[in-house]
Amino acid sequence: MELRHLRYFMAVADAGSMTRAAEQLGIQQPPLSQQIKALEGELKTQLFKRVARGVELTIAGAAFRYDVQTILRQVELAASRAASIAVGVEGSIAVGFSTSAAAHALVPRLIHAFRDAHPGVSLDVRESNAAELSDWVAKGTLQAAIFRAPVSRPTGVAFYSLLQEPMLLVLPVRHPLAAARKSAATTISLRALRDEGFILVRRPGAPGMYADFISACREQGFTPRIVAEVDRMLTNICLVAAGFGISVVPTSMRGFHAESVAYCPLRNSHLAAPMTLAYREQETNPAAIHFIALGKTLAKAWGKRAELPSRRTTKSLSSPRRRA
Amino acid sequence: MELRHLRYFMAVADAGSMTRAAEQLGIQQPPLSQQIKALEGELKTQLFKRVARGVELTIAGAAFRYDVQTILRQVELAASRAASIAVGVEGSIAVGFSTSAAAHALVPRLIHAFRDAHPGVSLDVRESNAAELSDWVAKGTLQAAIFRAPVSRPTGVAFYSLLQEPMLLVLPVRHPLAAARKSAATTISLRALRDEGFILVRRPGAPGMYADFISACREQGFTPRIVAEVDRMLTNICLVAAGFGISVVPTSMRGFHAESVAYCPLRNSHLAAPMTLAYREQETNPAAIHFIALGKTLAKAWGKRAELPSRRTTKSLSSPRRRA
DNA sequence: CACCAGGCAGACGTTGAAAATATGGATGTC
DNA sequence: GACATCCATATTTTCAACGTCTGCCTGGTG
Repeated sequence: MELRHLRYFMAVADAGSMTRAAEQLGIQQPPLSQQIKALEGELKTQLFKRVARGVELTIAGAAFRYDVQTILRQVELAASRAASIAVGVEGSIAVGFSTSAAAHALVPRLIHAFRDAHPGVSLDVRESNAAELSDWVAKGTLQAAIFRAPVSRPTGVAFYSLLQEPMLLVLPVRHPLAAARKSAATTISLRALRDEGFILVRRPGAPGMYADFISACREQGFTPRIVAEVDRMLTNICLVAAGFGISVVPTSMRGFHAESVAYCPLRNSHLAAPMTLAYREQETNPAAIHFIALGKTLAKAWGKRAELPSRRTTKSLSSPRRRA
Repeated sequence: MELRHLRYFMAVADAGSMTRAAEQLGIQQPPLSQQIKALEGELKTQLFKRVARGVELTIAGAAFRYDVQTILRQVELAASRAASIAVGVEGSIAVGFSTSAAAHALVPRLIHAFRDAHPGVSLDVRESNAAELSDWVAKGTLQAAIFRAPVSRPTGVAFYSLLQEPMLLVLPVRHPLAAARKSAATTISLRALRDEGFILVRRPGAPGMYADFISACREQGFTPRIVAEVDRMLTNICLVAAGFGISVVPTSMRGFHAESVAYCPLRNSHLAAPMTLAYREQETNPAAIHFIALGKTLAKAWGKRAELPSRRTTKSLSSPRRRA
């Protein structure tokens, strides 16, 4: 059986006549009769009653007609779906973010922009740490991930630096430096912090941006005293709020516990936190490729925006809609 | 596009190689390559990536493969349905059951009752998991399906809760609690299980009734220790029989491995397993409508029976005959 | 009753597409 | 670097779908 048989069958069933169906199909009547007969032979079932003025569906033919109609529709659907997946209009991808990367306004902006551009693509969003995210990207569980600094380098995974974001000092609100800064609105120099106790985010196997911090202190002639090591940046800020010590975090973390901690710029500091996009070099999923490209594009535009003199916290866009 | 293209496509996708697929199809490799290429040309879509050792499906190809599989199945079904109607059968429906639902005595009872009431209707019975069954119902491959808890909610598919069935504790026969219970014939409280290791059925995307179990434990003041996660309830019981741990299962599962495990009621437990009937809201097939109505009716009668004070295992009816 | 019109089926030659054969090129393996 | 594997291309062959012609059946009409 071939789809041709089914298409011919539908034409005859609709026309009620071999001759007229043949006209509509653009073929002659005898070959159409042949094909219908062949179909009936293969099914071992009479589909049409031959009557004086044309043909009529038998009971079996009527049931078959119903089934064939849905089959032909599904064939159309399958074809168009494959095509739209290939160009990335449809499909599904899973992407992941680390908690601290998700705090950056670029992330909701990216998700929102992607959903606008590709409403047909189902987007699964997850949150984890950089190590697990890299692993998932390498495995293909995720098509893309955004986190701060890479902690491992699985083969086949590309790491693209989206942007660098200045680090801010985090102080308890009651800290003398915070009070001083509030009145004077000045920046604070690293050197002023030589006697403070620091809280750092521990990164097993990846020194990351906190190695930068320690070497920056050394350049200023002191080694920072570390009073606590934590796993996550949010824990970090919690401990500062609790008065355990002080710390530095990426700018976009400002806003957390704003009532109990103060975020202050550092003077003459090159300390920066990266945002890194991870994806498979060999990625073939068109929707994923679009997502990656969109991420890079938005990050470039973001860089331009950040160069403006008066930078304000970017308003988060309307909450992303989820699909069923 | 012809069915030949789809059949060839499936063969190549399954074999992962043009050459081997051609062998299985009984043709040579070049015409197969041609046909695949023609198909890709018509869809304007690459379906396979040509790699060193054969071919691999692209994302679009994988989606297409899924669709084609159901299409080819529907073609078979339409052909056999037309043939069976022609030999005097009034109609035909296909229904599906999950393995654990099929263990419930309602299922053979329903099949038997339907066959009695509609001897002329050809009844095709299949078995699969809840996700696939729901999918098939949505697609129209099945007219009805019965499983435990829904795992997805395709549009146009109605889910009707037939009944709730109490859960039983499953213990290895040599387990101390099983021995105690045998002599005293008492129930066991959840709290007594706080130090046990549990085997749970994992449900991707659907917490289902096992989330209920975990929260019931939490209400009793402990978090169950999970020693294994399995895909199917039968595996579950096998592991209990093997001494891996203990578990809870719907009442109707009792009888499996009765020589090596003991099934005990839980004291003061609201834990219940549902039986869910899925069907298309817009169903037009009269035989299917009768089947659905009969299922609901029987389930209501079943509820009454279950309310009787002394509930015994329901005798399974005579084994269902299968038709071609 | 003869005649005609409409429509399906069979016979037979024609043609186009699918299959077979032969071969080339790319890639990975020993 | 020789070899094996596998897909793609070129060319011929084959077969089935198609077109043409014709016959037969049915129902309507003078």
